[in-house]
Amino acid sequence: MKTTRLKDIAKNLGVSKTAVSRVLNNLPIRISKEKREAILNLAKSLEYRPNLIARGLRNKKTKCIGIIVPDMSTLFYPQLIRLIEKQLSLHGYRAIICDTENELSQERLYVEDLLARYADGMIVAPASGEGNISMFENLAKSLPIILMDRNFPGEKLNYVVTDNRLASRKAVRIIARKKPSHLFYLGEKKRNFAIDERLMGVREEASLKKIPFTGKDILLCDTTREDEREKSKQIFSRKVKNPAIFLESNRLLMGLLDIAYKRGLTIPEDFTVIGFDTFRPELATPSDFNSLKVINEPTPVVRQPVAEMAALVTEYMLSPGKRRKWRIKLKAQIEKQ
Amino acid sequence: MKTTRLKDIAKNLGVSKTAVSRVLNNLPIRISKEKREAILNLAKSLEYRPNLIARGLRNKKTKCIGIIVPDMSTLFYPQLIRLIEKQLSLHGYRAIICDTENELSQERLYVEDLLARYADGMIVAPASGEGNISMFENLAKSLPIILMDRNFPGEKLNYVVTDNRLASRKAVRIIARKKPSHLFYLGEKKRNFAIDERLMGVREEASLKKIPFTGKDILLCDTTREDEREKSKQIFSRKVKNPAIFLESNRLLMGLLDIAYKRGLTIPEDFTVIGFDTFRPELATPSDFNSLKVINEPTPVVRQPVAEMAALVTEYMLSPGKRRKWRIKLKAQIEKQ
DNA sequence: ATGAAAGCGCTAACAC
DNA sequence: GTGTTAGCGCTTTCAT
Repeated sequence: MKTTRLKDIAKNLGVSKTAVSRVLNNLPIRISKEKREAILNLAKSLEYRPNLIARGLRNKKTKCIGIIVPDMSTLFYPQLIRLIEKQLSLHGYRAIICDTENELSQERLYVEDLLARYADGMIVAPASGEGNISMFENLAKSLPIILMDRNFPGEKLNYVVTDNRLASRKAVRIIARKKPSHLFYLGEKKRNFAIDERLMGVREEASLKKIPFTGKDILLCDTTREDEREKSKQIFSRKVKNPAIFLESNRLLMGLLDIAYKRGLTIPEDFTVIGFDTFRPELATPSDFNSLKVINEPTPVVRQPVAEMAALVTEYMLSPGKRRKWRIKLKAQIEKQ
Repeated sequence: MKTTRLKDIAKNLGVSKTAVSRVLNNLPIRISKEKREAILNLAKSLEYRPNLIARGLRNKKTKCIGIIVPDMSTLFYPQLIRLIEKQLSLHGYRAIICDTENELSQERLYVEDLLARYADGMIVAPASGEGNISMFENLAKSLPIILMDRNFPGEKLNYVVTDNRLASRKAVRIIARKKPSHLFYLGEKKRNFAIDERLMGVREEASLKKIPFTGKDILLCDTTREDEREKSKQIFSRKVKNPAIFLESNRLLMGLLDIAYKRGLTIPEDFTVIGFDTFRPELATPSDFNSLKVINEPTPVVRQPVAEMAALVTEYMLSPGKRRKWRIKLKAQIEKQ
């Protein structure tokens, strides 16, 4: 199956490659109507398909955007990716997807490779840690880069994120209505600026609402189920009556519920919970069934504005005047009953 | 930020581009040790990064694989994509992701574009319908193509899928233990071969187990929540006592539970359910809370072997002797309490 | 052992 | 209006 090239059409019609190229690219160059149509027709009948690699080499534009995320196994990022990809594809861009597993080293490799492929830009939810900040800052000088979901301290890079601090404050305000005697914060050991802001918001609002909450009430776990469960145990072992538990991410929910179930504790009778929106895929499959029994009342959830985030990120990426500032914090909704 | 090219290194060292290329690509060409090292060093200090576009143009190999799926908003496909991408990236390949929204026309556009970009292969969970079969069959003659999750009737194309028929039969066998008086099948109007096989399996096993199940008991809905709920209503309106409901995909579960809740029906007291593994992301958020109360007992779930599927698909894609047959049906597990 | 030169398919500057 | 030509950065004969 030989592919047709510009040259073939040109030769076939006795015109120059240039002419063909100009017609096919709809350039505002006047050309005799007959030739134009002949070219168009032949291109169609020969099923001409421009070689995007050649074009890319020539133009230094590939119509490829790299999307870098820390974890595709959540619900949150695929959602984001899907919306972004759809928007990009409408404009002839393809998305190259890169799952860093939240590892800085992998992130660096992906970035390197995207550069080698001359991706036209990168949309990135960066891996936790500060190691790659300057890399991105340098990149941004020569390439459109926009952060999503997770930004960095400082304001050098463009981003679209949830206003995490505000969202957490709202969440604590909601949970405060239950008059908890104590607050616990269950999070991940691996930190990043965005989730630190969650913690900060919790601190602020807990203090405002006079809910007892100190450093000892912050439990950070390794990214393993065992440790998640272990830290959950530690919370309940404190024997605080009627505690509220803030989950930095709902990923942590199932482990917590499991432990609660084993101890015969229920929501809202014995404790309450609020968390950010991503949660375990396995949720509500038979294996988690018992844990679910712990919940006797809908638990509120911080729902991040995924659609807006995706839209704003792609808008930035596709808008010609990309260089302007684009630092956006979106408001989250607290979804409850 | 000028990027270094082969030429720069060559000129700088007074050697030829050829030499540099050969050293940097580790070709088995003998070259004096000093030159080799000089080249390697300079390349490193100049942060030489091969232009993959240029290389692609020359080699007609881009180290890009297209991954085409019908729906990224499920849990199933992102899982698959993530595992595949990780494997591909280990071998220097990047994944271009394409969400067709289960539309044949979009699928065609994506395929066209991937061809124009000289993707080295395509891994595809095809959109429902038979319209693009011959396109893929033709493609497969000149490009490694492998289907995943959904295959086509006939055996012209390579694939890795769940043995859907067998899985459904197993599922019905499980549900038969509950001695249902009747069986219903809740599925989607938009059909494809893979899910037709599910229906076929259900038919066979129902007949074997003598569970009443006829054409009228098959309800197929549009891909809208309203219609999903509508069809669920129709099932309960039949007033069959103790029915079993087979869900072609667990996407359909939440609508069903919602209707059941409103009618005061519960599992296992009033009906039973079994379904394939993907389910609504919203599951178990506050808005679905009431629906969840319908379930008083773990419902069995057909769990597809995602990891194996991903592994086998990439193995095919990356193995040099790709041309051999690769028609694999994997066994699913029924996961129950 | 090393290099010169051609060429992948396209676009754009510069003629005419 | 139309064509000629150069060149994007790389790999690969084919000489030497």
